[in-house]
Amino acid sequence: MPDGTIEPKKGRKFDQVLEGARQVFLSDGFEGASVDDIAKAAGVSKATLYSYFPDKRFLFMQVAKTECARQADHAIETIDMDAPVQKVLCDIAMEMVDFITSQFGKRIFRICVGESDRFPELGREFYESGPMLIRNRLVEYFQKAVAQGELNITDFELAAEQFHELCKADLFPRMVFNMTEE
Amino acid sequence: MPDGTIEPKKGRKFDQVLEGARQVFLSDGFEGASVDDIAKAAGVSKATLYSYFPDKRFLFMQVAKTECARQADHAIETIDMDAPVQKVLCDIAMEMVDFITSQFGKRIFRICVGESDRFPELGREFYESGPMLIRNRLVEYFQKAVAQGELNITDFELAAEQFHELCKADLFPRMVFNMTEE
DNA sequence: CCGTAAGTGAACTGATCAGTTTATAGTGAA
DNA sequence: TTCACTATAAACTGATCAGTTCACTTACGG
Repeated sequence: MPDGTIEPKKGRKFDQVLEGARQVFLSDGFEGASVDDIAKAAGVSKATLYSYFPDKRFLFMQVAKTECARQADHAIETIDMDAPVQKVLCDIAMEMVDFITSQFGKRIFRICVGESDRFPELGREFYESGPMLIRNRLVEYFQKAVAQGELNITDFELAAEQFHELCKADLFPRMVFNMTEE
Repeated sequence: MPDGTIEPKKGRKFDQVLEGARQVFLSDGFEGASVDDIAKAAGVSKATLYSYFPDKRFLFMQVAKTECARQADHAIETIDMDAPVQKVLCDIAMEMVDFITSQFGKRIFRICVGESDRFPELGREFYESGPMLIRNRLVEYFQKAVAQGELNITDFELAAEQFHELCKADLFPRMVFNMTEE
């Protein structure tokens, strides 16, 4: 082997499959994406794909969780939690708006909402691997700010939810309404 | 004909089809519902169904709009707009929460969100035939209340959106999260 | 250079489903 | 009765798609 990099023990083309799946799922949705298309996009045979992932759902969950965790990490790293309260809250709001309006944010949200009747773990796992991390951060931050006398909050969880909802106020209907261009 | 009721000019079984479609769509979603099932539930042949509606999408839109308008009318009729501000806002909030947590509300929301990529008119028409009516009412009410010095609002549309979003604060994630029983 | 494991492509299975067609039957009015 | 309309059941078309199988090829480590 030319270089000393350790292949993820999963097999040579694991990441390739994941990346192809990401592309196709994000552009066609879950039901809309065909496994043949994914295999083609990944530059991999269908048999190979199925040697890594037991079925389409599992593959999708993997994609959603991976991508979601990435996004959440980015948000958490970006924000300077020691700035003045007003700035911190503003930054968090901006990060949320960015996510909600992003291609990925919109797609994954649609897929999770739309598919979660026939595919209940999906919604849960999606929530846990992304939004919930942010929410927890927000709760922590609120607690710290209250302890320092900078904010006045009694129900931290509710406050975090409300903050999140208010960030969406003007955006959300436009998403369902479908009037904003991609 | 035993009784003198006037059938809607569309044909004898029009409403029957609509009702069957309502049941099946609401319980299986759009993609999940098969036209055969709908015909069966409606007690009608598939050919008859297709003589009323050009295709599955159109049928679904009809169902969604009908049901949505019904719900919105109910909400508007129920609320006494002349009660004290606090009571009116409370009533509206209750009505919103009821809708969001209702079987129908959850289902139709999921379907609209999930399907609106491949089916963009759907989201728009849904929004216009339901949520937008409520929103407009809310804006009207805000304007009246401000004129009477009972509220202080500058951006009425934004206020209406924010009010709506705040009603969902604690509920919404649980819907995606999928932890509340039906 | 040989053996093993990973990968390939293409055909195949079995199933679902939207929408059409056909031959047939009931129904109401003239 | 007869005409026109509405409805029906069932078969059919044409398409899609998840997941499997198989005969074959690469690539790599020892």
